[in-house]
Formats: sequence, structure tokens, C-alpha cells
Amino acid sequence: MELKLYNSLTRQKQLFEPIDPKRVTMYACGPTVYNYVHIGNARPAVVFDTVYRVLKSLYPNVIYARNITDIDDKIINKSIELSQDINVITEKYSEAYFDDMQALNTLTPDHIPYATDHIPEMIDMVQTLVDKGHAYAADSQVEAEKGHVLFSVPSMPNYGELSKRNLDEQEAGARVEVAGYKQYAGDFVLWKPSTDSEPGWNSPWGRGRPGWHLECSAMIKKHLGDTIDIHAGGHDLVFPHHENEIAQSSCANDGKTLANFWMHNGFINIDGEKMSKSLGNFRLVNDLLQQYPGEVLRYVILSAHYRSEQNFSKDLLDSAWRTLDSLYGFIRGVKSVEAQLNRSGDAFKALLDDINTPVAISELYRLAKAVNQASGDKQTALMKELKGVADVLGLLQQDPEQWFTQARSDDQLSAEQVEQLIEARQQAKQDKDYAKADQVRQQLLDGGVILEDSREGTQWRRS
RNA sequence: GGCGCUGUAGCAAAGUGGUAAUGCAGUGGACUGCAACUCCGCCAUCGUCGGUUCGAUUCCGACCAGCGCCUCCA
Repeated sequence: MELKLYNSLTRQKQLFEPIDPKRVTMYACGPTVYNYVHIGNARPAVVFDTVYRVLKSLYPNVIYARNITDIDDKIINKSIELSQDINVITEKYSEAYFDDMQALNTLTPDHIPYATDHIPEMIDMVQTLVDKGHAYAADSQVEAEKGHVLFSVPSMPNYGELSKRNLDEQEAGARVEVAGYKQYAGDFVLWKPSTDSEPGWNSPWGRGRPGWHLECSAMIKKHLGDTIDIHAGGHDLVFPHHENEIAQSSCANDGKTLANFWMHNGFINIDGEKMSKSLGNFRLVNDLLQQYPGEVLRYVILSAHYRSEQNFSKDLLDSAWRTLDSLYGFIRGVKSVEAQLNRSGDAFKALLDDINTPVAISELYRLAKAVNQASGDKQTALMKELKGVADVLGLLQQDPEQWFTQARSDDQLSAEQVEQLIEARQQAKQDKDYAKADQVRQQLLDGGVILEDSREGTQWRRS
């Protein structure tokens, strides 16, 4: 019963050993709430939710925190663009985020810290860093540049450990012009000044707001501690975000390690291309949920290993939906039972091996088939096991009957209409009027309803 | 230039030094009034070229083709 996780820090799979088995801590970077989240934002949420579920099945007390970044230049820009108060925007989109996450069957984290609720902690951390010589207030003659506090990268000998970067070999300013007030090109902002029209908080360096990297460091320290077990996020966050978090936290906490394990999920592309504003190919979770059940999205995300890149397409979603239909089909009609996780089963073993969800899903299928073939106590036992696996994956959480009969789009026949038509077809069949029976079945099919006859009667499902 | 990733059947996706899970699609058959569901079966030599080895898709090297990050970014 050993959990192995790939650790980005060491770049290899390692045995997971928590600092304190009675209090396992995990942090994942959450969204910046200035828009609806896209499917790429959903991947880490779903993946690390699954990690959370696996951990919960192994340890009695797992504390999972996923933040909300509610102060950021992107939000400020959106606020200006829409002439709306910043709080209106952050509230709207954080609510939308929670709705999306719920649709994806993610569990609510134990802590959902908001950046703006932790300004004092952030200021404290900046002050500590300044006091210890790891940060400095920028010196500039330009009025608008005053009030910046920067982290001094050269003050930290092993900066770059996570991303394995040697700063001297980076192309300084390759994409962004280096600000003149920086002592060193790699230095990054801890605190930046706000104009009167921008949101800001008073600090020893004047009215301003925190830098993005600082937020996570301060919130982790407050809610989870100086050193946590797992820190997770998207692959693109390795540098600079996570590297900078390490720098801040480690230097502020007397050199303590920020996180023992770093987990990073791969990117989601759309039809082979990266999601980007210029391509206009964002797939918002909110939009996808209009067309697909949340479980279909979750299934798609879990059908690939979390570290690999994944290509999203309509075919993939449609195929996933058919697969889930198939799984639900196997367990339809089986009485519901309490889940019972089989810890020595192959599915759980796969999850313990760096969260191998594709293999766990294939086991789900094997169990579903077995359930379908078995009967009596044997079937009940298999069904318990199946539910156990499904619960860790966060799949098959709906009642099968409901899964098949809920409306899938607007112009469908109602359940009552379907039942009536089935009745009519049944009568026609009894009358041996097969032409009529087939005609009714075709009518249902045209309405998106597929019939399944059996000895016990006729079941139906939406296609 | 630095760091790193990927290339497995029509699509998706695991995996292993001893000729490759699983799902979708397709297809042959059983079942069915006909279908659907279900069941039985079929459907790949793992980018290319070398090397190591008794044996490589799996290890090493080269090459080809994609791709990510290098201070907006899940």
C-alpha cells in the first residue's frame, strides 16, 4: 500500500511519505477570477481532486487548499474594460468557478483562501524578506516606479532548483523588457504600487498590492504550514511562479523546504493547437457543460495520464460520452450499494502508481462487465468494489436511470411522451403489427431515444 | 541558446527486456419479429536508422517529425 508520485523537483517517481501521516497537506494553485475558466483550468482541478481522493483513502486527515486569486492586473483591466467594480467581477467569476467545479464532481477543498483576505500576512512576509536581505524596495527617480518591492534572486544561492534553470543562461528580457529599477534582471515583484484608482492596501512601502507569486506563499504558510507535503499546479507554473514561491517561502522561513513533492499536470490543446486568445479557441467549461454532462468532461480529463499533454476535440468528448453510457449501461438495473474500496485491487494499485487514471478506468470497465455478468451476492460484492473505484475517480456518481433519461438538449421528447410511445409500440407488437411498432421506434429514434427490449420490459435511453 | 516533453491500431490511451491492457469506431457470429442491449470472435509488430543483448516497442546513440517553458498563462 505505497503511494508513488512523480516529483517535479527530483524528476522521478518517489515513494510518498508525508511529514505527518496524521495531517497530510496539499496545495494547488487555483484560478484568477476574471473570466469563466476554460477546460485547461479544469484539468488541474480534476486531477488534483483525484489526488486528494486517493490521499483521503490512505490517510485519516488530509488538508487540501486551493486558492482564489482575486487581486491581479488582469482583474483590474477587466474592471476598467467593463466599468464594473472589481468585487463584482471577482464574486461573479469565483461563483461561476465553484459551479463549474461542482459539475466536474470535484470535492470542496478544506481551505479556499482568497488573496485579498491575506494582505497582512503578505506584507509580513515581504517585511521578513526585506529584513533578511532577500528583498529590497526599488530605487527609482521615476515617480510611477516608486513603491515596488522586489525579491533579490542573487540572494538565494539555489534559486532555479525546481525548474533546473541557470539564470545566467536565460535570455534576459527575451519577452519582456527588464524594468530599470531592478537590481538584477531576474528579480521579481513582491509588492507593487497602486494608483488611486487601482485597488490597494497601505504598507510600509506605500499604498500598493501584492505580486502574484507572493499570494500563494503567504496563504500556504498561514493555512498549511512552512513545509507542506504536496504542491500542485499546471506545468507552465513551474517557472516562474513555483520557482518564485519556493524562493519567497524558503527565504522567509529560514531555509525550510516549501514542499516535499511538486506535481504538475500537462496542458490541454484544442484540435492540436494550444489554447490562446489569438486563435480564439478557448473551450470554456461553462459552455461545454451546456452540451455535455460534467462527468463526461471529467472522464475525458482522467482518460489520459495527468502528466501527458492532452488534445481536446469534439470526437473525444462524444466518444467519452458513449463510453460512460456503456459503463452506466452495465450497472443499470443493479441495486445501489455502499461503496467499498478494494485496496488490493488493480484499479487502486494503478492509482497508487503516480495516479494512473487510464488504467484505473480500464479496471472500472472490467468490473462493470463482471457486475453485468454476475448475480446475487457475487454481483453485490462486485458492485461495491466498482463503486469504491468509481468514488475515488469521481465517476459514475449519478443514478444510472437518471443518467439515461435526463434531457440532453432542448428539443427532446419528454419522459412522459417517451413512455406513451413505448406503450403504443408494445401494443402494436402484441398485435403483431410490426410495421407500426417499427414506425414508433423510428419516431423515438428521431427524437433521440433508443430502446432496449428485454424480458423484463423495455428500457430507453437518450442518445 | 538554456531547460524539458512527445511520437503505440481509424481515433483515444496504458504498458513491458521475451513478440502490446483498455475504451470508442469498424467488422464476423449468437440473441431478436427486425433492431437496440448483451455475449463470443476479429482488427497494431509500437516514428526512422544503427548499437547493446540469446532476445527491444521497452536500454543506448543518431536522425526525422511535432510540442512546451525561459518572468500574462492551468
